[in-house]
Amino acid sequence: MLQKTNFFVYPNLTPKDSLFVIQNAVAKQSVLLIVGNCRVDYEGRASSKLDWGERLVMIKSDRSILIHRSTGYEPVNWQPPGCIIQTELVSGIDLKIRAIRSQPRETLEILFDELSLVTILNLVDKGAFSLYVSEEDIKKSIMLRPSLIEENFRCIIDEKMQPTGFIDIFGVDEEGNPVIIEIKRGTVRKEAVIQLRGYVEPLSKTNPKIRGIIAAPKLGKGIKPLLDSMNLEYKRINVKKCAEILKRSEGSKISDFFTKPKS
Amino acid sequence: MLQKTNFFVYPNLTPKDSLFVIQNAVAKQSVLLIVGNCRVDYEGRASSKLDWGERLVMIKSDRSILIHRSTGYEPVNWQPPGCIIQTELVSGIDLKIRAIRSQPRETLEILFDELSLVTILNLVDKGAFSLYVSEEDIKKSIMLRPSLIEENFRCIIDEKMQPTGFIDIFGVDEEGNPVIIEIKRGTVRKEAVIQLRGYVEPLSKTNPKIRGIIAAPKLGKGIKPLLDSMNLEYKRINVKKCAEILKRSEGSKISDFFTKPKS
DNA sequence: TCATACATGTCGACG
DNA sequence: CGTCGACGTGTATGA
Ligand SMILES: [Mg+2]
Ligand SMILES: [Mg+2]
Repeated sequence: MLQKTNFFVYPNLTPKDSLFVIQNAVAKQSVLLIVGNCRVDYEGRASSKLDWGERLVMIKSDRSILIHRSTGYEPVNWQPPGCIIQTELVSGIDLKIRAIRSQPRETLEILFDELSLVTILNLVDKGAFSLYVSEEDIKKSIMLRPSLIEENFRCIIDEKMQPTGFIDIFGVDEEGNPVIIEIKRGTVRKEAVIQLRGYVEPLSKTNPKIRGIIAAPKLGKGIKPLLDSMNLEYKRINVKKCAEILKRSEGSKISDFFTKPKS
Repeated sequence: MLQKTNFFVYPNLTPKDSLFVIQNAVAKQSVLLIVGNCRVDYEGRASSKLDWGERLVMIKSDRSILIHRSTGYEPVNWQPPGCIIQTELVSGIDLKIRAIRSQPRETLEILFDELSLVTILNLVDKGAFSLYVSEEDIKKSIMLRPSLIEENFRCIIDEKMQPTGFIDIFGVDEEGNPVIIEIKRGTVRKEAVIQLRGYVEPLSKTNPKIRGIIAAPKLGKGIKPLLDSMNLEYKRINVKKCAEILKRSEGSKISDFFTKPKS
């Protein structure tokens, strides 16, 4: 057993000896890595079985669990944060880890018959994470500079004035016509057009002059005719310009752009 | 340095010494775990910065990369499989790992100034993975037993007979009316209804007797009236019954239900 | 709790 | 290479 300030490595533990180590690590909210020969059963929204083989199991501070094989970005099995974790010795020789989630009800069972390597990590991490440009960022920059949509476009902030809750931006054009804007951070596909139509259509019955505009950096192939057929519009958005606009105004709400890990 | 048959553990490597170890592990398509103090920059569809802190970086056999903090099911930064990985010593003291993806063009840069623990894993894993019930499974069971939809319903297999490529099942009811079936493995939401309408509507212009049926285990709240208003139907599916039907007929195409890791 | 929409979604299939 | 739809999607948000 090697000990350093922030990690512990346990090669070739017996399942029996691993029990205390693992329970302790979970209780202390360490990050736990278990490498060994295992079998995995999942039951919930779907069901799955994974036959015996060597995998890397990660149990994180928030009790999220990821089971990784040697390939694939995505874990072969997993449990999102917050599940209940139980450990148990089976037949005196195997380690069973059970992780249960209640909503939706899902159970994950990992049975190890051999543990090559158990590692406990206490990660010190206060680093800020910032990401742009999200759809929310585009929205903010349009709010800050409505001319990104068109001259004399005005956003209506008051939520009481908004027709429904899912509209990205509601505003008024220079003629006073109501405008619904659907923002996409990537290429506009058919789905986005249908989504916008879903917002516009019910309102156009009471006000036929209502306009629907998709604001996005790129239009997919064949989308322009579709928009035309539904009498909807497209406004190209330069995401770099959005980043500029936000950067210039960041003094006020810099906290919006940074998040820290919860633990 | 500890050596076992299938893993190597390197505590407290200097960035300089880590270079060979890491390059070698990537070349040999091992699974590589790097724990240390790092900073991460990502640029691509979006851009992100992650300030200094301790994280676990996983480089898998297929050159997928995951950067995990102490919490969160999802990695804070990542690169999907197949990226190009470059390693470099910066200023003689820091380790830079760069992972580049070409489609879409995205770069991930990790800069380590301290490596607590480098682990190399050679996972032996031939275990089969099977999952059910997917939408595809429901489709197969309806094909095997069309009465799951209704008595005397018949599926039309011939793709040349199918109106468009995205329809889950195309068939004919006992009156000879064409039927389009949209399958959902979970709760039916508005989106699924709109999707089905998108398939049915263009065809109902030439044949007004065409029917659209959503086959799923559950109907969302408020979906029934929506279906009615669009003249679409709902057929409840018992997924356990689907599993039964497939299990009984599995002799023929058992290979469809199992996949093995690529490496 | 349920419904809705975003995501660097990822992944696979098809054209 | 782009488009489309499934996914145990996960995650945040609002009713
Ligand atoms: Mg929106
Ligand atoms: Mg479908």
